[in-house]
Amino acid sequence: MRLPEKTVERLSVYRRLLRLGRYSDDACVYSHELAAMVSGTAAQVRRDLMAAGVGGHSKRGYRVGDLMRELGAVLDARDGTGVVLVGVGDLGRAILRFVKGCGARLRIVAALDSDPAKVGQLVHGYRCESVSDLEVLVGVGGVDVAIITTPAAAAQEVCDRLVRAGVRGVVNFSPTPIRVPDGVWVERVDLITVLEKVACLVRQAAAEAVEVGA
Amino acid sequence: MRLPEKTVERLSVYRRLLRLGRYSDDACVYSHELAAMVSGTAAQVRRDLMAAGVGGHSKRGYRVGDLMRELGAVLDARDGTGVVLVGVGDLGRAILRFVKGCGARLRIVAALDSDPAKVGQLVHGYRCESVSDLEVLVGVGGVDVAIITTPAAAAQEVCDRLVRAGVRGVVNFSPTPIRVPDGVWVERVDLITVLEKVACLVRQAAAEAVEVGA
DNA sequence: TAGATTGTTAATCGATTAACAATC
DNA sequence: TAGATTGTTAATCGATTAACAATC
Repeated sequence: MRLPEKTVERLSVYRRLLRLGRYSDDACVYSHELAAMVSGTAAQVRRDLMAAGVGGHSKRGYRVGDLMRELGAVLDARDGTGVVLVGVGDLGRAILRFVKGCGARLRIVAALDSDPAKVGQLVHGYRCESVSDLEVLVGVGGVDVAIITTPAAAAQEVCDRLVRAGVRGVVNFSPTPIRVPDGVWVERVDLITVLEKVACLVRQAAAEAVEVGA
Repeated sequence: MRLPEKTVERLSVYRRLLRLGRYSDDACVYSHELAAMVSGTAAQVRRDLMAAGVGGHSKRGYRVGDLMRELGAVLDARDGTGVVLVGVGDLGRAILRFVKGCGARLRIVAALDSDPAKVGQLVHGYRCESVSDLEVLVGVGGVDVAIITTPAAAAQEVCDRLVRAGVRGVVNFSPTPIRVPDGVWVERVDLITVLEKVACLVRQAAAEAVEVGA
């Protein structure tokens, strides 16, 4: 009973929307209501929730309390997930702030940087540590997931060290792809590619509209 | 001859890697070399390049000069793509820096914020303008794409105004989904979801390993 | 020639959508 | 009951991978 990638993504979004909605535990939502919130289909929502093991009621829909409990059981580790962030630039700071505010069960165990001037500073409540202590901090902190927000040049080496230290999941925000051994999950978030993609697809759509119009 | 989404994404990555590699125009690369760089397959690279209209040579591979020219023809607008960014926080600043440094043909036409204290400040070389001038700046700047880095509460309203002003593509970094009319392309980048997803999938993989081992 | 690579088709895989019986 | 919703199966869609003839 392994959940598909895309389903996990959507479960995370459903949960966040329900939190934002401040429903009572006894409130109920219909699959088509959740679908409307994410611009998806009701069938997909029902499928996702079934995969997560949440049952609904033929007439009343899904109970929010049940939803939150089951989504938590699927998405969260019992003691939260230990996370380390490497690279405390603008982007690193932005992510620290997001994680702090989102209510997810993610424990930032350390924020690391190679710049001695940054080490010791407080960033959104987290103390910036030296990247030379990476192995120790990952080891003692029970860290499973790392966030790489370093410049491209440092990304691969930092990643190699993280993996050797025991990290099993990596979110790579650096502008270059990184390689990892089997058994390590990498998710790449490429800001430039997202922008170029949207720009390109918008142009394609516009070009098509002209063709059709002609 | 509309390119698949995923192909466009990878074309953007190939180009960036080739730029980073500082090849001469006459240098050649094989599909399996590009594949290794992105941890993909050679067949997929060939497919992508075929879709982009780049031809290779049975023995020498693909000429970098040809690649760069054709990838540019597919990905770039002739005069660059006008972009506006709304929300000059940590994340907005990070993105402005990325765009500035990446060499993509993206023109930041304006960086907007609702905070009067920020208006007038220079951020990575861009002057921060007031969000109340959104319509004017989008209109005169030839803006096609918008980046939303506002808090969740402001995202939908800002998006509505952008779309009314003529924006056809949106990259939404705010922690909430936004709705747009048909004909507008939205790409959502959800930092929390990416983290929760990696955390969840890593745990699933670990649980499976235990099962198999048992 | 022999060997490696491209271009392209067919097979596979995964995810989404449509449809509908079962339920309340 | 009638009508709306869930749970689930079948059909569709899109993307990836495998395979191989054509080329150099």
